[in-house]
Parts: sequence; structure tokens; C-alpha cells
Amino acid sequence: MRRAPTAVSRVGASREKALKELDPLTVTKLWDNPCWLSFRLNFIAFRFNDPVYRWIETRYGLVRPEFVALYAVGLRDGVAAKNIVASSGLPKNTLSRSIQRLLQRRLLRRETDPEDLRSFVLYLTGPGRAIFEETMPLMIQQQTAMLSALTDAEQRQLCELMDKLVIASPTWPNDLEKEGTAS
Amino acid sequence: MRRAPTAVSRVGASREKALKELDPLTVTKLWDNPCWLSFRLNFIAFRFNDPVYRWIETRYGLVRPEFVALYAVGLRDGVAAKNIVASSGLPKNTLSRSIQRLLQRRLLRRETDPEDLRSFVLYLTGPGRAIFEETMPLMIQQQTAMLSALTDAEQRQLCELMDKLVIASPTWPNDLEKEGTAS
DNA sequence: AGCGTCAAGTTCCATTTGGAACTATTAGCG
DNA sequence: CGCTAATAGTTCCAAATGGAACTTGACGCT
Repeated sequence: MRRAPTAVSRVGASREKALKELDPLTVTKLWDNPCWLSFRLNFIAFRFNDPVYRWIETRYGLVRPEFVALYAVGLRDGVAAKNIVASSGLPKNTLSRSIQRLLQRRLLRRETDPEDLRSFVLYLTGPGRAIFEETMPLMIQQQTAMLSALTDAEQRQLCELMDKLVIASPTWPNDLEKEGTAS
Repeated sequence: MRRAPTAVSRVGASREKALKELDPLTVTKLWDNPCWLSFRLNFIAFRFNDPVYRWIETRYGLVRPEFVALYAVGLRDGVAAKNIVASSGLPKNTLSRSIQRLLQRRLLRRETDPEDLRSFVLYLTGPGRAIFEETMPLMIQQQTAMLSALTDAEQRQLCELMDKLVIASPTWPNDLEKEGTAS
């Protein structure tokens, strides 16, 4: 009744270790799962996000979408909410509220965009930037810990492969369709 | 005021295209962001999850954690809720409710585990398996579409690199700490 | 200019979520 | 054995979430 291995990879040696240390269902999802990409993405992303966002919440009282917004403005002063929506995938009402709270807490400041009076440009305040600066090294520390299983060359490869995917993303379908709808 | 590029990769040619097709903040998060791993993971994962789970919800009325449970049992008959929790990262109360609903809808069936009377072993029913079988090709279709930007060799590389990460995951910290706590 | 369509952000509200406390069973250990 | 600590799963409830409708401003077209 055992399903034949379906994953693309055949790591072999490491498999032994994994069989012992990981939950059996995790092992199945790794090597007996036609959707290998989805599982790996979600699993690894979760293991990054979970500790980071828990720490940020207990430390600063910022929930995930709030920190997403703060981090985005930290990376690029002068963005608007719509940019954060587009790059994060969070719904725009969630981000609207998050930004409101950051404004109230004076971690963010905003001005109406002279180019487009519907829109606002966002900036970090001093305290906002302090949080950004303080959090960055911890996120990098987590990233480094996670990547330590790979050589430098492998890390660069991984980064480039994922680059290509993000760049190709505008061509991906936004909706699944049972079959081709048009000819 | 422009921050120096911080990402590990230097794709170059594709950068041109990306600058035009992607939101400017997305471009910043790609190439001007010390936390390159986190962004790429979450972005790509979102672009997979969002269409897939939307389709499943409108098609079968199953929300994400419900489908996560159904899919897990589909991959490995006889798992328990705890395994799904461990491999998915969803909170156990959320999964408890999801499983209850799947039981009510007769998509799942369960028996108390004779080895451990606290625990239940889960199985797909006929209709449950029908959903699983019907969904799989669509998920693979989405995965194939997303991976089509990579050659076969690159796809294999990506899979193997992510393998290594998942396998190393038991050694990753579960909590961030400001500095080393012990010596 | 005038009008219909679209986009940025906000508000409303029903639903979902997840931390914490709880029950029932198992495991460790003197 | 008998007692405490841990674990599988459930329940409770305050808070977060996200779809849909709304407001205001921009844009295309005639």
C-alpha cells in the first residue's frame, strides 16, 4: 500500500537522520508527496516566521501585519499602503488597520501623496526606525541559523533560484481552472 | 540615501524585466533586503497557496486547515491529529475543529488508537479520497506552472536545497534570544 | 467640461482564529 | 504500585481576519 516516492530529490544519506528526527508525516510530505514545492515552502517559511513574529509580538506588541507594514516602510521610505498590499499578499483592510495602529503609536508618519490625492506616503518615525534597526539583526540571526546547513555556494544558488521564481511570478495564473477555458 | 544591495544573488539580466513588472516595493524586498530568504519564501508560498486554497474553498467548501488535514490523511492513512499539527504548524485547536467538521461531513473516519487511548487514527472515506484525488492534479498543475521558469536541473537543485533545510530544521532555534543565554 | 469606470483606503460585520484552561490517558520514577 | 508530570484532543472566549460595500479621488472617452 506504500506509495512510490514522488519527490524530485534523492538526498539519500540525510534521509536516515530525517527519519528519526522528524515527525513521520513530515517525512511523508517530504518524500512521498507530489506537491514537494508547496510543502517545503510552507514548512520552511513557518519555521522562520513563527519564532520571529512571536518575539516581535511579545517584545513590541506588534502583530504580524503591523510588523509587515513597519518593515516595508523601513526598507523603503515613502511607500504607500497599496505597495505593501501588492508585495505581501495581505488583504488591504488588514493593512489599513495595521497602519492606523502604527500611526497612533507614532511609529509611522504619513503625508498625502501630492501625485495622487487618494494615496498616502509613509515614513518611519524615530521610534519606528529604532524597532526596525533592533529587529533586523535578530531576523538575520534566524536566517543565518537556518541556512547554516548549506554551504555559501548553495545559499547563493538557493537565492538565485528563488529570484527566478519571483521574477517569473507575474506570468503565473492567479486562479486555478479545471481545464483551459479558451482554445 | 539609497541602501546598498544586500541580497546574495546577482541575477542581472532578469532584473530589468522585474523592475518593470513587479511592484517597486517587491523589487526592494528582493534585492535591497538583508532578509532575502524570508521574503522569497513567503512570497512564493503565497502565490502557490492563494489560488489553490481559494479554489478548494469555493469548490468544496473546505477552508485551509480543513484541507490541510484532509490532504495529510490522503498522503498517509492512519495519521493522528498530533502529526498534522507537527508537520503543518497549525495550532491544535484549529486542527481539532477542522477534523470534527471533516468527520461530520463524512470525508474522514477515525478510530481510537489501540496503542494510545488518548489518540485517534484517521482515514479518508470514499468521498474524502475523491476530493483528494481530484485536487492533486490541480495542485501539481500550479506547481508546474510556477516551476516552468526553471530548467529540470534547476528544479531538482531547488528541491534538494530545500530538502537539506527541512532536514536540518530540528536544530533550528524555536525562540529568538537577544544574546547567547549561556556562556 | 461631463460621465462612467477604476483605484486607494476605510468601515462594517459575520466568521475564523488561537491562547489558555480543561479532560482523559500515559509515562516517568521514588 | 501510587503520585506527579507530560501528552492527545477539546472547549471557551476575546481578538483578529477578510469579503463586501462604501467614500473619495483619478483617468479615459466623447
